[in-house]
Amino acid sequence: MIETPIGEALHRLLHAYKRAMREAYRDIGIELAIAHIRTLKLIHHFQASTGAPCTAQAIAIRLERDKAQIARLVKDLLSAELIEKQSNPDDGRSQLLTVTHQGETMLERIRMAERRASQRMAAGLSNEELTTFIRLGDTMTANLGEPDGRRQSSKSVPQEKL
Amino acid sequence: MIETPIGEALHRLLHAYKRAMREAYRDIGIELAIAHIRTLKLIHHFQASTGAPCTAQAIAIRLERDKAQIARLVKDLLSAELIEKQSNPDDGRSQLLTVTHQGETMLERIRMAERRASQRMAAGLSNEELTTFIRLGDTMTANLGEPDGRRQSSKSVPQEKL
DNA sequence: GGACATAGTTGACAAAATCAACCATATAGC
DNA sequence: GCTATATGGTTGATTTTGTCAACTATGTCC
Repeated sequence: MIETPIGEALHRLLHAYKRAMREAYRDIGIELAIAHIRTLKLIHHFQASTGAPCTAQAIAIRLERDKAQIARLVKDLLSAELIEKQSNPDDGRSQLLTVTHQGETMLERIRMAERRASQRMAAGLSNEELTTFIRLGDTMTANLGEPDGRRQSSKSVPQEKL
Repeated sequence: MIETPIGEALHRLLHAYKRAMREAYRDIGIELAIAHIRTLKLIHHFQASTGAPCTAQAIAIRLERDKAQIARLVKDLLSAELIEKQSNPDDGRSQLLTVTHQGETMLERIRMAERRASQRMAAGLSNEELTTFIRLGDTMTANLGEPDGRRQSSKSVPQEKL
């Protein structure tokens, strides 16, 4: 048995990471919460990689978050004018999201902060190790994702509490 | 440049992991939140590895959490009678925490749930890969921890917001 | 047209994190 | 011993995140 301190390690890392990022962003004067930044990045990334603009739905799936939460993140980004939405000509229900010029500028700043933070984080690790780390992480995520309970507000079982 | 999807990967994994754990615990009928479980485990682990019972302070440091939060977690565990506290003979301010018999039983059940979940998570990965993963994760955590802002409610700079 | 699925929004609420203030005890310097 | 300051712990207030459920509007299938 491995005694599984994976969870522990994971939690600590994620926490440290969030803190570091928060600091890094703050140092550069970025006033967005991490979730907003992630969303903005994703919209950009989606746009860049698929060519087509992003829908809220796509974000929800990619980020594995409740769509309610996405709606709020998007709303904030819209009101900060970092992204724009336009109705999808192919589907009247959905909105296409695109990063504005301001958004691009923000992304540049974000990248700068991240470069710093990730250099700090990756200190002493080889590129290969980092790649491995990501690969393993993704594999585990996939492993956990597959099996049972389908994501995305799936009529799930009521939460119990202490 | 590595394009750093580390953050992404990390977030998704952590999220998937929490969800999986929640499910696993629920399946076994454990009604504790993840944070409580982590705390209970830590108290036990501390006790086992150092011989001495654990203080709230030690938990806060190890879990890298605000002490206020720890106080609440501990309070819950106490009222669930999974742990007990007794005043520290060496220091009138602090309380020593020990796992009760009930707590031990709970830990057993927790381990069972975890064994399942981590088997699921680790599917297809070698033991070596897992070890590597943890090692890399810990290294990164350490890297992030060291540098600047000392932890633990350190008179920190006011948070900005959107 | 009707039944049903999907995109997105919103309200309500639960859970987690953070901050600041506070009490009691410790410790150090005098 | 007395004072100043640090530390362990608790609590209240507030913010941020995450989750559920209901609802609107549109799309799809038959």
